[in-house]
Amino acid sequence: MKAEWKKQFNRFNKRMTPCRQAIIDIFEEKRKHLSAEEVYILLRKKRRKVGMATVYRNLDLLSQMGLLHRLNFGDGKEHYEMARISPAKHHHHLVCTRCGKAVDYSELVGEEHEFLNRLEKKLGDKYDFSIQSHQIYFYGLCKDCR
Amino acid sequence: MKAEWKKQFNRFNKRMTPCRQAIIDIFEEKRKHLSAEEVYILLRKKRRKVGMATVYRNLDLLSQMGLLHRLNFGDGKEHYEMARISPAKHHHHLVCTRCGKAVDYSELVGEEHEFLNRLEKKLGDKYDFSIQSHQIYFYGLCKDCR
DNA sequence: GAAAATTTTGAGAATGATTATCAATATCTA
DNA sequence: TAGATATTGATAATCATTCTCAAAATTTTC
Ligand SMILES: [Mn+2]
Ligand SMILES: [Mn+2]
Ligand SMILES: [Zn+2]
Ligand SMILES: [Zn+2]
Repeated sequence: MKAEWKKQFNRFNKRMTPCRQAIIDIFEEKRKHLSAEEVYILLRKKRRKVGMATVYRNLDLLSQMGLLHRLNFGDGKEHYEMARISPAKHHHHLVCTRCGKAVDYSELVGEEHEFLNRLEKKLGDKYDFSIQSHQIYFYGLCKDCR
Repeated sequence: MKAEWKKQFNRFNKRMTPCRQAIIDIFEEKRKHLSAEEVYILLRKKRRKVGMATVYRNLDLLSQMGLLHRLNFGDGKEHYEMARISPAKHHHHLVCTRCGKAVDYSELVGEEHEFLNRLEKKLGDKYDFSIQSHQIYFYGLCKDCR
């Protein structure tokens, strides 16, 4: 995986810095959705001086490079998660509209993915879009908020 | 349709005010995605004094009441569109990650909806969620941004 | 390996969208 | 109509994110 990433950094003419490595490490360790603020706090435990701006810059970069997925759960801030490239562990989200909890699901991904691919092709052709990714969100109330 | 909405307002113990009516009119006339700012500007053409806060409050209320759908296209602000209750004209979105353009699509909605209903039931049971809605976003580059 | 060129970073200010406050108005209820 | 309740507009406040810019780190060139 390290190798894959190095390649990505080269492709983008970007340097793999200690700060960026640390951010990647955090996502590998935590394996969950993190906001910029949360990453910042975790990062400060590893390194003395970190600027909020650097966190935002790097989360943005890593997202553009495809190493992170940027998610919006409707709570006013962006969330990020590791893009599990290999093996491609595809999943989507169930979001509680009251408490904001976001749960991963990967049920029916096989069937889902087949369907979405078909749709993607159709839409790309019809609307002249080169589609690169998709997100599905189910909104509702979790059992604690019902 | 007016009747449906009146009912909704009663259910929520809310009043149908001139301001709210004007906002609904705007969405009926424009029939497209509008940000709070855009609604505010259009609203000022109809009524002298309007506060930004009132616009936000009402967009929020109308969304909770199910008359509007709140959409996030990743450009840092929320967008709203009329929820076409009857006939239920279901659609989702294709979003250009460069220019932010958002295109409606309703291809395969029949098949899609059947599939999503099945998935929704499965997920609701398994994760103990009462699912109320969903959104699908396809991200990519439109023809002008390629 | 040192100097020059390039990239990245941290600190803080600035921005922009959204929310909170609160007194004045409008609407509903009895 | 009086009293209760809901809504509004103006403004300030908040919060996430972006900008600015000089210092530090890294890479490239000689
Ligand atoms: Mn996830
Ligand atoms: Mn739409
Ligand atoms: Zn919840
Ligand atoms: Zn575009």
